[in-house]
This record gives sequence, C-alpha cells and structure tokens, in this order.
Amino acid sequence: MARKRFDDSNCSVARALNEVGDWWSLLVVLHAMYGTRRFVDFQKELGIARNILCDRLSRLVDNQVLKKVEVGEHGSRSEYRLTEKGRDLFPIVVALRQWGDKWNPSPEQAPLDLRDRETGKPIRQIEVQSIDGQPLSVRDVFVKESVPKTKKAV
Amino acid sequence: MARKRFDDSNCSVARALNEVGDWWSLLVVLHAMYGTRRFVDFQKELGIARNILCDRLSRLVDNQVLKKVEVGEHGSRSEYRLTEKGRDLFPIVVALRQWGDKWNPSPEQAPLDLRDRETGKPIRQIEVQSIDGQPLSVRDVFVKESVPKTKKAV
DNA sequence: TAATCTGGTTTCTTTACGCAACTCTATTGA
DNA sequence: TCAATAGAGTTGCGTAAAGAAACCAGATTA
Repeated sequence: MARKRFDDSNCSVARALNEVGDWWSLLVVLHAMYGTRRFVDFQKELGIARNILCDRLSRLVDNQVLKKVEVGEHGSRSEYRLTEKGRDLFPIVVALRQWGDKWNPSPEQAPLDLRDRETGKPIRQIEVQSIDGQPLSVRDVFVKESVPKTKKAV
Repeated sequence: MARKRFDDSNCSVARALNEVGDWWSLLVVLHAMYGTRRFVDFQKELGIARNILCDRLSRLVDNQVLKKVEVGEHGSRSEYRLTEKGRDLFPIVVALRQWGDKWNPSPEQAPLDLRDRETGKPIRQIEVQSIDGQPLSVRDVFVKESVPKTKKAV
C-alpha cells in the first residue's frame, strides 16, 4: 500500500489534508472559486491529465466540496460547483496565495491583487487573531487541554 | 514522469503547494509548531516511514521552511526548527484545522482548543478580511488586473 | 451524415510511497 | 572496557498512484 490515509486520524489537520491535501485538489477548488465549472475548462486551465481530473472531481464531490450539477438539454453536460464547504476553503486558498507571494514571488509576474468588491481596496493579510482581533503568532497561543481522554491530541 | 511540478508556475498557490502541498510536509510543519524538533520524534508522532521523513525534512530545509541545527557534543544530533518562512505557515495550518473541525469533526474527540496565551480566550475563526477587518467571502472580492503582460493570471 | 464537443474510461509507463532491514556514529551502562 | 542502545539516515523491494495518450459514447453542429 502506498500513501497512508488519514480518514480516521484524530488530527483534524490530517483529516483536512486527506480531502484537499494532494497536489491537485486545492488547485481545482481554486479555479472553481475563480468561476471554472466545466470539466474541459478545468482540464485546459490546469493542464491536468483527464483521468486524474476525473478522479479529483469525483473525490471532491464525494467529500462534498463540490457538487455535480447536470445542465444541458438531455443531461449531456455537467458542471461542478462549490458547496458551502468548498467555499469555506477560501481563507485557506487565500492564505496559501499570500504565503506564496511573500516567500516565493514570481519573478516575472506581480502577485495577484485581490480586492474588496465594495471598497476597491486590497484585502488584508490573513492572520491568526485573538478574539478581539489582535494578531497572534505561534508563540502567542497554547493548547487548552480538554477532557484528557487520551493525552495525545495534536 | 509522474507528479507534475509547479516550480515555475505563474500561480503562487501552485508554487506554495509545490513546497508544502503534499501529504506529509504540512503535518511535519504542524508538529514543528507544537514543539517537535528531532527526527525520531517526528517519526514516532507521525508514524511516517523514515525514508519519507528524510525526504520531506530535507525538502523543507531546501525550501527554507525548516532549518537544520546540529546540536550535541560532536555534531551527532540534529534538530529541525521552523524558520520565519515556516512560522508564517501558521495561519494556513490553523485555517486547515478549523476547516477540518467544522466540516469533518472527529466523533470521539473534541476539536483542539487553541487559546490566546495572554487572555486565555479561544482564538478567532480565520477569515478573509477587508482592510478594515470586515469578513469577506469569495463573492465579495475581485481580481484587480495589474499590467496585463499576459492575460492569464488566475 | 459526417465532424466535433463533452465527459469520461482504458492502457501503459514512470514515479513515489511504505515497510523492513541495514549502516554508522555516539552515548549509555554494567 | 566492551556490549547494548539510540539517533539519524540509507538501501532495496513491492505496490499504488500520477501522467500521457488513445479510445469511447452520447449530444451538438455543419
């Protein structure tokens, strides 16, 4: 068996990675956020192999990140649309983009400029915040032990 | 060739995924954030194969997410510590955890309770925010076209 | 009625993953 | 002092995914 599965892991990060933690899934979600809905369009934009795209799309549908919607007269076309769960990945995708822009800037291209539709101003850098909105680093947080059924939590 | 590489992609999400977008890397980073530093400890905590751990650690070091520090009298032990670039993954890891807790809660375990060290209060849900701190969804943002050297930006 | 588009599936090859066993240098310990 | 153990890898092998390209079937267009 290759590739360990995390389905049953006690770690929610591991469980999340199990759904969107492979090479393509998040990119599919990203393109879905930018409006792509059709098989061929994902295929062209991502340059992904068709069989892999098939597999990723159906896994994302299984995991309810996308939903498949039959369109067209006689059910000959289908679209893949984000569910609420899928749209909820927005902060993750944006955080990844900001991290990539900051630490691995493209030499020949300006970073993508995401803006608030209402004001036209750039969005804020994503950060971990305290309840009153103060930025928190790794060292500013701790893990509150809940009922220690098992001690290993991480 | 298996596994396409994104090193030269114009998409910063793809470039980010190229560094931490595989099954193990982010989990290694996560454990590093919780204090793990030594090879054997990563190995025990993650249950990862040693050769894969080797590979992931050295790739993370190559990408300057971790740095390798020789400790011990005669350089016999080494530690892997987060760099600033690595610590900067904090929001991504936390966002993944929150997403996993929300959409795939563990049946037998309460979600990990991260708290502000200063106040003891839980941290806030990570979100994309406008410049003045208002939450933004996918639909609330647009891509400001910069100098359109090439039109394809996504 | 043939060409084309869409959304796949199949086949085949290459690459990566996981396991286990092995190595080599320190350090512990009896 | 000499064996045992631990830390940090490396090697080899079998299996499982990724990638490319060809094939396919129903609907649409020419």
